[in-house]
Amino acid sequence: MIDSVAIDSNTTSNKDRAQAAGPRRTRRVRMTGAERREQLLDIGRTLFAERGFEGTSVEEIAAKAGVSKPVVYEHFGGKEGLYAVVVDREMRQLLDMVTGALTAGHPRELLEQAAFALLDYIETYTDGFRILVRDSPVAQSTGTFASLISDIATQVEDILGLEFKARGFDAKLAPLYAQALVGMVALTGQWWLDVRKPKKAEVAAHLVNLAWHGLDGLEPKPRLVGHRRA
Amino acid sequence: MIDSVAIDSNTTSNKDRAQAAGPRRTRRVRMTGAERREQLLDIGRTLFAERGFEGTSVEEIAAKAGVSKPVVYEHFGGKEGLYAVVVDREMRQLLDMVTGALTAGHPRELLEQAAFALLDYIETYTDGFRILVRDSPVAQSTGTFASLISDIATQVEDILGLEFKARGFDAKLAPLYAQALVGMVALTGQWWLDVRKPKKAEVAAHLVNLAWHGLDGLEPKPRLVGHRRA
DNA sequence: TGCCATACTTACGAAGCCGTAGGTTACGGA
DNA sequence: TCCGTAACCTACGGCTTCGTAAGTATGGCA
Repeated sequence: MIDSVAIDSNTTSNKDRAQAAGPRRTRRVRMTGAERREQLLDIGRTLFAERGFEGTSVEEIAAKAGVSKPVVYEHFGGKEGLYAVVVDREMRQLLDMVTGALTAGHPRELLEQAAFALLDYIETYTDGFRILVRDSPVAQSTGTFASLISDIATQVEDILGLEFKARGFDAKLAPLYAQALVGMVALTGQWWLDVRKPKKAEVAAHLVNLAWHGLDGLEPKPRLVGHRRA
Repeated sequence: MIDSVAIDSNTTSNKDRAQAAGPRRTRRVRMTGAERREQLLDIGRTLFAERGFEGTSVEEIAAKAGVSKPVVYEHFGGKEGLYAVVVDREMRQLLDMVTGALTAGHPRELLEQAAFALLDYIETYTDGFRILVRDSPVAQSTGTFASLISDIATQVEDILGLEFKARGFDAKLAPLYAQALVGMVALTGQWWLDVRKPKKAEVAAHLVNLAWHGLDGLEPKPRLVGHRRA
């Protein structure tokens, strides 16, 4: 069941070599090592996102790339190898974005920026997010979303911890609140992935509204105070 | 690689028939249809929880139950059949508990009760929760946690919707806030599953604290106002 | 005591998938 | 134009797993 044909081109920068009007049938595409590698990563990401790790076969990936299995093994040593690279890149991307958003400012601004960053990631790297949300090969100990989320939550923890101390609250509770905040944004993001109803910035504004004022003191029309760069 | 031996007994109510001191080696256990069925469901739940659907083989389930594969096929028609029953039961359980908690009271009490109910479910039916959190066989359209979460979120939506109208807010935003609240509790629950640090009731109190007052107006020592029944 | 339904087995067939051994083609420089 | 190297292929071996066909034991009941 091969459902897609050779040239799938995402990373096709100089695919022009494969002339559309070759000498009769579609000339075989011969990429450079790096090109093929990137293409396989793209395809792998897509497939892993929609069928999960176990549900995706190496043959399928190869077929969709228009090559045969050994090519995949050549580049990544196997399915797990490819998967690892995909996940690693996505984790880096997400972490960079969120960390970048959590650098400076008043706590409320940080919250805003982080929420926005996460939604931004979800929107831009949807497949990646889907993969991170799913579970990894065998154990889920490390490399899973749970642990990634924890990484992010840890950063939030630090911020909250300071704030708590300043206010005289029990700092030991920071992790709980951090988790709650991250969870709120993450699951809302997942929901938003299907709905796409309010715009990204608006969603972020409402999340901040809820997290900051609580149901008791909700503002009718919340706005993001910070200035978006993107 | 069979790692466990025959009599694993969860649903062992009248297992006494299988005398420990039989005529030489462990006499074979012969259950009634209903008994075996329940046992297989128990074992299936456990295995699915720790290895996921694809990672669990029918043979493994059968082996752990001390029977051979065809028995499983006899009862459930296949792996998917068994899985479906397990998931269905868990969803019912969770939904019942949460729905029961969302029946009457002031919004804030509802929030409290619902949060507590979810944590309660997670604590009592940990394996079930793990299964619901994972993803189902093929598509994730229906039967997944996402959809279950949506079911719950829908109920929260109704409550919020009323409240919003009463306060003159845009009721179209109720889904977003519902999702955020449910997400907050759900992911915190998942985190709590590993940590178990503060007690259930305390976690619930803090979640309510956050959801109700927001970071801005957090109370240092929140308490649940409602009276727990369980 | 002997029958028969029900619980349970052993033994395969077929399929899918991972991973590899060994051979083939094309590109680009000398 | 020739050659080496990088890119790629065909063809298996081996393993796991699903699912089924056909037969065996066991225990209650006439």
